[in-house]
Amino acid sequence: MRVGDRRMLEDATRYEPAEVERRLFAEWIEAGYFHPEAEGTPEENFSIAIPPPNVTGALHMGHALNGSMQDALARMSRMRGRNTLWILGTDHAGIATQAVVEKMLRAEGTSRQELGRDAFVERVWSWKEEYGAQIVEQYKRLGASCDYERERFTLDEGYVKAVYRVFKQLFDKGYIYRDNYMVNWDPGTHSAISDLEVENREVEDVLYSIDYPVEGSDRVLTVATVRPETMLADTAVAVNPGDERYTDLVGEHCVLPLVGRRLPIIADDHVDPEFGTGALKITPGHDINDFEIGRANGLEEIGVIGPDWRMSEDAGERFEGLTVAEAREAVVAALREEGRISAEEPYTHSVPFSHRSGERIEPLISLQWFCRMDELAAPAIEAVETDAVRIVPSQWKRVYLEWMGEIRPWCISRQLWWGHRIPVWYCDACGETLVAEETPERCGACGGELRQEEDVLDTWFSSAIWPFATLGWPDETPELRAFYPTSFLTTAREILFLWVARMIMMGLEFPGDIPFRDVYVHSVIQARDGRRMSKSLGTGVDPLEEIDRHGADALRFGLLAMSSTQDVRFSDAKVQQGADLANKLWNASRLILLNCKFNQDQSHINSAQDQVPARVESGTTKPTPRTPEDRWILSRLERTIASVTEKLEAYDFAHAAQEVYSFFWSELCDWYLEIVKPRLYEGEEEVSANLLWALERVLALLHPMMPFVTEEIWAYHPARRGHLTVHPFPEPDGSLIDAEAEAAVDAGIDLTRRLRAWRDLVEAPAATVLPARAEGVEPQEFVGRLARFRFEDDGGEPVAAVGPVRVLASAEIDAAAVRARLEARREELRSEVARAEGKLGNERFVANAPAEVVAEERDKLERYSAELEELSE
RNA sequence: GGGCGCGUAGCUCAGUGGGAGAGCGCUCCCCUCACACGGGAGAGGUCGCUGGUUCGAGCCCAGCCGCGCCCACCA
Repeated sequence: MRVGDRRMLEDATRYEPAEVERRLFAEWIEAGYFHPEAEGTPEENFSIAIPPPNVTGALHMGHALNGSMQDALARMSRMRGRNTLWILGTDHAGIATQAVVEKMLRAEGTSRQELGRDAFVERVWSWKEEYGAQIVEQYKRLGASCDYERERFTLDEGYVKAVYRVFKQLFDKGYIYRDNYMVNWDPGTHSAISDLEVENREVEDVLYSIDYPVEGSDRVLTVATVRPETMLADTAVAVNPGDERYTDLVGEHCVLPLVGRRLPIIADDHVDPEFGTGALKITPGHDINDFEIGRANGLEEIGVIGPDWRMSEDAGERFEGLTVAEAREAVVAALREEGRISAEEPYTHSVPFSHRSGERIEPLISLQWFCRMDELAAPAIEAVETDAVRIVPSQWKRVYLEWMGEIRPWCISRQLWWGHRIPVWYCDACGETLVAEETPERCGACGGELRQEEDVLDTWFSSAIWPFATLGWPDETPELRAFYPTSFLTTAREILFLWVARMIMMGLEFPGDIPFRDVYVHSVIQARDGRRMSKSLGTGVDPLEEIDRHGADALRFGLLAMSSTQDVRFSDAKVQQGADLANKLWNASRLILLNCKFNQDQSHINSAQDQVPARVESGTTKPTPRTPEDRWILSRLERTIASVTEKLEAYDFAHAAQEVYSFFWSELCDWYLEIVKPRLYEGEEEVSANLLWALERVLALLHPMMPFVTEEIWAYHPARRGHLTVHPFPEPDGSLIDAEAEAAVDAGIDLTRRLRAWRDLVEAPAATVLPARAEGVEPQEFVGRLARFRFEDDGGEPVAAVGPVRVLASAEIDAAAVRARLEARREELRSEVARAEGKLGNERFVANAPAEVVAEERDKLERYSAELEELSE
């Protein structure tokens, strides 16, 4: 069956997303809607740089939420006629990707070491070519309107050029330097990692108390440690300067058991006199805290643990070559033998672990590359302080500023093979170090052979330049001119520092402008049971399965509706709500499109494929509604458009989704369509015009959130001139706002509801039309029809009053039920009257409350009293 | 240790000073010619606890109890 074929509308009572979504996505891509020309200015245009998913990644719920939000904004902006670019690409994800390929190699019985660096990197590339595109295909399933023709990769040629340019310039400015420094060594990946890649976990250890004899005395200093093996690297013992127990010992020495090294006893404020004995062993080589104390006091730095997670030569013959765990046992045994251990107790504390490998971090001093951050941070702080970059919700602004204020040097080197190899060359002949953007031939100083640095850069180093490197920087490309700074970034708060802060710093430093105007920090979707969604816990919900089951529109709607500024549990019900909405849209559209009378030329309906990819105007003309209900629905529609638009612009996706849902379902379907059905079946042109106009505007309004079903329905709309994707987004039209009509119809709806409720209470048969008489003003036509009442001027005795309506006696009504109902209503009214009287009887309320609140209360009292009087016998 | 946030209907969540809401679930009625993934009508909350401010508090303030998250070098 062809698209736009009326038989489809006539026959299909259910909307089936699967076939529709694949077909429409192909049409959009074919038309090139998502591939804008690089024209205009960043102010006029709209652009988003996608948070690049890892090449190893599969679409997870975070991507799906993030993508739904970005796509809603991108599509809205595109429909508004702005030149819109959503930059897509993937991240080479150093550690993750290397780990995946290494795992494959192990399965093949080989290893990266066996292959050698070049062959290994080759191997990762071929893995990337084969599997790396997976996640991009998955974004398409979601309906993401990214520019797939401009896809980037953090290791593609141009990108590497940008990375090297950045490195060189930061080096030349003196920000990047090489130093022996304490780093978080990850024994799992055999690499240094940054502070931000470390997570602390509660662990139960044994706290050993070890006695260090004081030289030339029979006193001992007892120190406590959970890592006895590191005592081999101790170079001091510290006490608090104010601790009177030890004042006389400061300046003296201890003798390190097992080793015999003389340790100076020093005073340092870091030592807490309350903890343990108040004496702290200082191991500058293996503890971050001690490292700093050591540097401050000029202590020797000894390393007894090597990067291979074994004891080094400096640990002494007895322990050299042991693993750290073995060494711990051996050291404890040896100390015990010497009677040096005075206590052992279980001790729970938090310990750093590698976010990547899950291994316990080993603090080590090693030669690494660092980037000083202070100078880069200053303008990035100012940009957020002045709201040049707006962070919403605003509480994250403060979190950002506080962190930036305490920023520390960033360890940017990683001992991996997959990544941007650091663009530094060493000349062994003359000792020269060369930093260059392009591989140099020979040493500039002596002409000798050059050897490139082995380490690669932290993956986040390249991610930090994502918004401009993807646009072609450092070249002055048209893309850069048209789309930088980008407009919007949405992110999870966990990468606010890891990524967002660094992009702001790099953006200001290199292209010289903020990377994006607004940063929206979205909520985290937790598993259904409130735990974190995680693959290893098995708590993840697969977005692709949800798409298979309910359609991409349903998932998108569900995610937007459940999103919030606070974390929320994944809600199947919200996705189902989205699926139901898609189905409702389809069926309401069938009703309208199959029954509307229109005399326009329909020949264009099926010619979507012939349309040029341009903005298309509507063929519908604005109706001039006459009847109150027509004016009512169009007025409500315009209010909804204004409100939903406002919500989307404020990144309040949840309320935007809920509002358009309830307008469409409750007001348009439940009331308006039911009200106008007779007119529609009669083929009245006026109501047709109204409905087609309303349908078109609702579809356009909803398109950014639910692109597929709205586009599909649009294919059948007589006003169609091309795809909805490039149709103008509705602007609220104030001339259609009609408060009077709203009040009139709302009153009719209220009366209808009360009449229906009354019927139900007295258990009147559902199908029977009951006789009634109107007192005063005749109710609107639809009231009787929808509530199933027949209004007549004479007729029988009134048995009940429902508002201005007198229900007349008839065989179907149970007189006892009516009496009970009447009494219940009286009781309700009495309590309302009492409430209002109480309030108004309070002098202070009348004196202090705003006049309109008091007036409203008086009005209620009057109404309820009048009705009560009416009902009194 | 510091910071942020949460505790509202059975469930998941809205609701930043004037009479407690939505979706799902539940009960009753209806297969009425768009839709039973539907329509209609209902039941169901001392808004964590205790004080305070106010004519008026789910909403503001203080304290407490429970639960999350982020940051942090107490061995």
